[in-house]
Amino acid sequence: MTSADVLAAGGKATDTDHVGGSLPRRPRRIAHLDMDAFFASVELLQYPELRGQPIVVGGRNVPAPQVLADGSRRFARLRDYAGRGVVTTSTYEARAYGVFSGMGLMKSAALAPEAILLPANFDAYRQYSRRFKDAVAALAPQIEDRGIDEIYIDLSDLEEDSQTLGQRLKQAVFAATGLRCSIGITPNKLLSKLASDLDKPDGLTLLALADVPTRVWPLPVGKINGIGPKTAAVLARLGIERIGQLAAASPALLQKRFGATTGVWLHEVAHGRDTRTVITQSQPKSISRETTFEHDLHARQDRAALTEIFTALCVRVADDLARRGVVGRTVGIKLRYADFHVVTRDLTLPHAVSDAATIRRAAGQCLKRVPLTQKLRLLGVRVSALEAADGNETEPGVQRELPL
DNA sequence: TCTGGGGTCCTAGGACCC
DNA sequence: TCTGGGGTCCTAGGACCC
Repeated sequence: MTSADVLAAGGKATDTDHVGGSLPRRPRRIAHLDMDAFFASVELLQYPELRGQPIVVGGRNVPAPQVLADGSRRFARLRDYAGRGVVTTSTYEARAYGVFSGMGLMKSAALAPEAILLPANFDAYRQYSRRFKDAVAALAPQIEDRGIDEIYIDLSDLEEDSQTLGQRLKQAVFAATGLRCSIGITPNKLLSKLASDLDKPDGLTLLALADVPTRVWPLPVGKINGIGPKTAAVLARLGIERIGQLAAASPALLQKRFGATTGVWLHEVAHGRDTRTVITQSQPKSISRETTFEHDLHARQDRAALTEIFTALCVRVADDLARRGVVGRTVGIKLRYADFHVVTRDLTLPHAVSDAATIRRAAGQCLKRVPLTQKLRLLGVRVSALEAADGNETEPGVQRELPL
């Protein structure tokens, strides 16, 4: 098996390169577009007087800004926050204090007590997400959704040079939203993702494969999409901290340490090679809802509260399934204990289901298979093995069982 | 009072079938 | 009585990403 075969067959790269085309192909040209500090920037559109200040979005039960008698607004400060919750995003001014996404708010408050704290407004973010994606689609329709604030775009079939295209995309996004973004344009997704991050914010970075030694090899291995903290730590123990060191590492050593698939993948990405295509259509594989409690709950002492939360989660999942027009055959639960240990349990049913009562009963079966001596921090419900609600595989009348 | 929520993909073992 | 493989489905956990 060649490296390319391994990449195409699975592992970190699941899709194949162009195949079966009879026309001569232009070289691939892929863009990665990443909105700059997206949530915080949307908030700044609404509260322009905050521009230039350190701002953090996140938390739970964060009060909305209060309008005073003179029409000015009073904002919550990070130091006023108490409770569980993490930073969803922060402005570059807040990042200067060391406050980044995912950090606990209590810890952030210690670093930047005077920073403005705003509640997340996902409806607004989704609206701006739709706007920027529509603006891009008008210029370049081959788009892969990578979440609310980033996309890949296949520019291979467009005529203009990359510099011009990149500028036009940025201008179109700004005209549609008033927001800045950063774009990388390279021969593949891996390098474009790296490139879009090289000149943030408001950047446009073009990279060729020949630029890999000078522009990519000096970067830490963790910059590669797919190398997280665990893999980076194992590499560090091998004395590998930069992508260039990874490129120079013996493939045999990498495969011995990480297994055949990942070992080959590490070697390939370190050389900037990636054959994944831009996936313009996909259907969801699972739908889930989970919640972290305000305070840890015990299965017996807090049984009533837990039951209520559990049922509500099932109702929300059922609503989500209905909204997306899908049903699912596997129902699962997720528990996080007070000590942060996570367990999951699954139950695959004979038929796909979608109603809250059936999901609730299956999830209840799962819950019985899990130890409940320790206090719980989080409870989640998931439905997977999804199929279309009107699909042939689901018999009408079977998916809608009566509640007990 | 450290540590959210919604996802995808991979691995590995056991059941079960041929 | 002992000896096989392969393939698929299911389950549990974990890494990683936005």
